Amino acid sequence: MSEWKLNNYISVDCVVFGFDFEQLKVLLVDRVLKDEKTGNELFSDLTLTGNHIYEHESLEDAAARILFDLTGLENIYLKQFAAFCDPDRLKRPNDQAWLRASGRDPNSRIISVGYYSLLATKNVTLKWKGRNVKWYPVSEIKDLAFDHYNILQSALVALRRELLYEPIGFELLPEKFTLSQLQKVYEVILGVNLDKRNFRKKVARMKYLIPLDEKQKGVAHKPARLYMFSREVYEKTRKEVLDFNI
Amino acid sequence: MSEWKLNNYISVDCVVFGFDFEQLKVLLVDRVLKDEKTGNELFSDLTLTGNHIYEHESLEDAAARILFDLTGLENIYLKQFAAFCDPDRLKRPNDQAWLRASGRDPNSRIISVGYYSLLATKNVTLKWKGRNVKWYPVSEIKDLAFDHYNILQSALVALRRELLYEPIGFELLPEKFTLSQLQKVYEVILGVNLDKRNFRKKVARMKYLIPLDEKQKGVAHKPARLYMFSREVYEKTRKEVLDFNI
DNA sequence: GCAAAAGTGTTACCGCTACACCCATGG
DNA sequence: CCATGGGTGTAGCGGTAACACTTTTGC
Repeated sequence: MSEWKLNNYISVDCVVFGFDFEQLKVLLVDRVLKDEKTGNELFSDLTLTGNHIYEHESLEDAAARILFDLTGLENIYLKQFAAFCDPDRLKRPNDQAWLRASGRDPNSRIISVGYYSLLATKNVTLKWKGRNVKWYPVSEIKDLAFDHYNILQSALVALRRELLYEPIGFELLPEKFTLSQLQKVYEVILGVNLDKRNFRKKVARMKYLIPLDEKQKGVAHKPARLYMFSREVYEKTRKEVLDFNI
Repeated sequence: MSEWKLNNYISVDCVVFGFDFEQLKVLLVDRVLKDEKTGNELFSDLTLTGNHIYEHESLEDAAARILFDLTGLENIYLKQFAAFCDPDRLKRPNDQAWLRASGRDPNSRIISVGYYSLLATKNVTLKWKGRNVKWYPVSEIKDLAFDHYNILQSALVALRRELLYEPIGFELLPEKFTLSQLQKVYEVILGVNLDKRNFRKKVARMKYLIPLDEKQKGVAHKPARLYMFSREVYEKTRKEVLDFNI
């Protein structure tokens, strides 16, 4: 067993969420299968970004590697949310053809562990193995290759829940952000409208959201104050939630 | 690939939590390795309950099967909480010896998906493949075989979080239970003391906790009213939580 | 009758909700 | 000067936290 050999049975799929101050987006890759002889396109659809793990590699390392190969970024927010191993998850005709064409056993049982990650789409340059990677609005996605639509929906549920209980909204924004941008993150992902004044009162209680002596520039309206997240303050002031529902 | 063959690379570990009205417990199995020639015991320790999946079987089905084989019970609360696949997770000397002795490749990469389940220890009869299965208090567990201590801690974190946000406490109790028993579930798992009157006020708001015209019997104090959970009422009256932290 | 747990109400405080107007900037 | 989003305060309500005594049963 070479350490630098890919494991045939264990893969990681990354649901890379991005935010452009307007919509929640996700990174998807074109999958185009062409007829070996004629070169005609047999089908074209979209997949999440993912890969098999190396024999020496942890799941988390594999997810971070995929993210790095895609974006060149490190230390991105990354969270395991579920494992997918349904016996039929790769059995649709297109998927079977794709596996055969890429020299893999279409009958082998492959488990995929799902990670989602959060980043601001701004200033991210995408490339991946010469394949076509693009941001797609989550709300417009109808179906994906393999069981990736299922994985995406599952990631969304996990993200919403995490967003309700942990301070992660700013992971979808640049390092310095405005409160309106942060509010929009919550509105888009939770699918609600929030009151600006109440939202700001809440932020004011969260001491780890630090107001900077710095303002937006070049906007055609009153420039907003910038904030940043302080993990140090967060770690010091976090207290356990105890407001449970029975 | 026979459908009834165990998959060599994918396993499921069940963290079976139980509650005896006093403590949170977990089901563990003796693992005893004896010298092939002399019959002397080489070591003895404890593992979670788990098994490889069958080639035709989903992860959830495998977890339910393990639970059924252990307890004879079906429709037990069961929740996937994480996947474990660290390259070194089976590399400790005892684990390597165990794998070799049971005819498995000690170097193969095995992923394990963790499920936790909740039940009342009362009236559960345990048996498993002739091996010794017992309830152990979670608070007294120091180490386990393989990476099972890690898996257990991870299950605990997931359980606490779930208990805060979803009505699952009664899954650790008999069908009919008293409010003091339910309160004790929360106190033990969350590690807090709760005020009896405030707890009951909260329960009163949860319409899916139905008071019965039935009381405890044979207790040496004022007998308590029994309650049960109504999933039907819960589904109808649930509303989305929106009390997020930023 | 005594030990043990069941059951019950009030007050103070805090956070949530709802709601409308003026301000600073770019074009 | 106009369009655009930034930024601010108050009042009512509902849930949380703190707190002590009486009741019912088995033995």
